[in-house]
Amino acid sequence: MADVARVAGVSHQTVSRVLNDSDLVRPETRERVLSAMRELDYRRNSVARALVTGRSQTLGVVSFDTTLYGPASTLFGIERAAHEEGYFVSIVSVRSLDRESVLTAIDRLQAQGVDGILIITPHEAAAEAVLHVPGDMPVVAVEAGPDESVPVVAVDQFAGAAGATRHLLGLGHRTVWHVAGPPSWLEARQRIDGWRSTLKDAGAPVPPPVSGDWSPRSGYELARGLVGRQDVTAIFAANDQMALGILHALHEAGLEVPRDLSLVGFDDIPEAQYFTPALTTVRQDFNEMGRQGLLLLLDEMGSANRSSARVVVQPELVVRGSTAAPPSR
Amino acid sequence: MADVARVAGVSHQTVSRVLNDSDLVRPETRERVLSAMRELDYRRNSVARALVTGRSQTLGVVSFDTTLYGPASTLFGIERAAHEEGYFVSIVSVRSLDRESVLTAIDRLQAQGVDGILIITPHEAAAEAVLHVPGDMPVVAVEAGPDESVPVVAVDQFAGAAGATRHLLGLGHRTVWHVAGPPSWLEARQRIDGWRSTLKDAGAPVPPPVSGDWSPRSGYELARGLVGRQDVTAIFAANDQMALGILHALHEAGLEVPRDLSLVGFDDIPEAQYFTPALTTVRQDFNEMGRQGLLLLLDEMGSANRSSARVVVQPELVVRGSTAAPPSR
DNA sequence: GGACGCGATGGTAGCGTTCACATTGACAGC
DNA sequence: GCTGTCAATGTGAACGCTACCATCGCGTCC
Repeated sequence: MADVARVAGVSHQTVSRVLNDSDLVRPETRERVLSAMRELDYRRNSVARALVTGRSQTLGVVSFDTTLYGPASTLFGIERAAHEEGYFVSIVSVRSLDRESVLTAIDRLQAQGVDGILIITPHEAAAEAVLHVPGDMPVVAVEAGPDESVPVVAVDQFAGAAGATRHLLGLGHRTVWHVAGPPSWLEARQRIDGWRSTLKDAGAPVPPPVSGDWSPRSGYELARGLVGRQDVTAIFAANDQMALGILHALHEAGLEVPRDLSLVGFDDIPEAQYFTPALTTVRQDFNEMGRQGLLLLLDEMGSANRSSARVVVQPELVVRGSTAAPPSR
Repeated sequence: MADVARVAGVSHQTVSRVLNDSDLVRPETRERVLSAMRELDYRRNSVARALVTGRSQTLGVVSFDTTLYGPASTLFGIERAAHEEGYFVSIVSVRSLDRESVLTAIDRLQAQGVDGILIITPHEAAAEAVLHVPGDMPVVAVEAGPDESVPVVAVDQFAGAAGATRHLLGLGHRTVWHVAGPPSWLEARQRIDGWRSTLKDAGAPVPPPVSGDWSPRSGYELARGLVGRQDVTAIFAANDQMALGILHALHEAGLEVPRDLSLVGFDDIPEAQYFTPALTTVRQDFNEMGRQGLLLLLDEMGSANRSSARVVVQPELVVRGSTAAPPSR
């Protein structure tokens, strides 16, 4: 910077002013400085800047170490939005979802000097950990979170599950079975709630939900326990991957979807449309959620005190080929 | 830091020494300093540290904005390894894969002050862009890259494709058709090479490869152009998602896999095992590749001059239910 | 017993910015 | 013509740390 100042024949302060788009610089001076910068291939040192301003222009993201479709797309949604707003994105992935790991991850990000943190681990441990984040660090929970004291962006899981369940009941199914996610995941619980409550409202019997771990394998194994039963004509799976495992099990058992049994998933991963048959599912706009989370975080950073805003993104039922009326007896 | 020094009754320099694990501190002094730190809840300011040392302990990753399974797992592999080595990870995702975007991304990371960069966009534009990175910035290309002047970590695509092709020929198929990835992707080209060369070596006819865009949709559409042909008994798809689309098209056309037609994918995404039928595919260890890439980068950072090391990770053929002998005529 | 080496510590400068304030010059107003 | 105002620029300090060198005390050696 001193070099640039020398070449342009101005003080370092004027260079700084040009750098920061101050309007207190004469156009011709600005031009002189700019050309000196070009000549010297000067680039502002963002570290020094961060030191003096106290803001690093970097946001931290705590993400679960997984290739689940949801978190990955959310991450990219965040990055894209952050980019547009002039922020860098630093990630820390946690391998296990206990509270300790999440807190350690947050600690790491704080040590790095991030200006704010987004947490996209939709697990109860993460939600709880968020409450322990020091009050001066802006935080937003994405995809799920505790109800109070921390801003949250989430898809309306209840509505999504209710929509899926209603769709199946509307086709004439007497009830709907549910292959749920792990109960320690907030989303899984909310989907159970939406499903159960819809069944109750419709006066339909509520079968016991069975819980998998989101993996195709768990869907496959749980489905094998279900295929023998005459009363199972419709299954609502808590995500598309488990739905895939279920499809596999049904096919092995010689059952045809949707003739013998209807199936609805959740997420709408890119593959869902090409399952055999194409999967009816509930679409979540993960990208948009990442975007909203980022905007909420910037909001919070701007206003100093932690808000408790809650942005809810609506899911959308996508009807494809895996659902139909129940077999007539 | 000054406060800690005061409380511990030492100079700030000694505090710094404790912070940096210098062995020039008497154990009892160290203990005094440490307890002062605890008392004041002191945390080192990594930004100030970065300013004076010139290293930010942060690595940059340029990733393609996609939820393709490969890049996402590689990213996490990198993060995990970086974490272990005491580095932070900052990501920039690029939306389109032209050279300009990749260079801009690299620029952004440099402006942020990263100590090194990993590029996981296995596209020719990215590979070319890497060559334009200033020589003093350590770079590693992951998953693919140019042959010279930049260290590269990659799976042996040629061997993977060759293995898949040999497997199908070994089952008795007269030849193997190939649904390739976009030719602008280095990996796609290498898989074509491996496939073609294996066919030639075996004296089998080489059908013209058709190119998709990695998406299930493209696999589906390309497969519909193939299903009518009597001479197509085996297809090698360049990734699992296209294989899924192909399966869908075959099923629609009333063809049964593997009875009427055998199919092999590439990647071994978690879902592949639960396709109908379970997909024979070529597994790439993306996590390991991320890890190796990071280690290579640290190596390069340590040795000042850019090496041209090339780490090759071997893929593994995973035989499942989508391949069998050709139908007897 | 003085010179020396060495372990432990302290003092000062400087990393590259921005911030707060000082200075300059031009121009308007009376 | 003097003062006040304001735009444009400059000066010095500070951000919180580490690098470098100086200092101090102690034991060892001849």
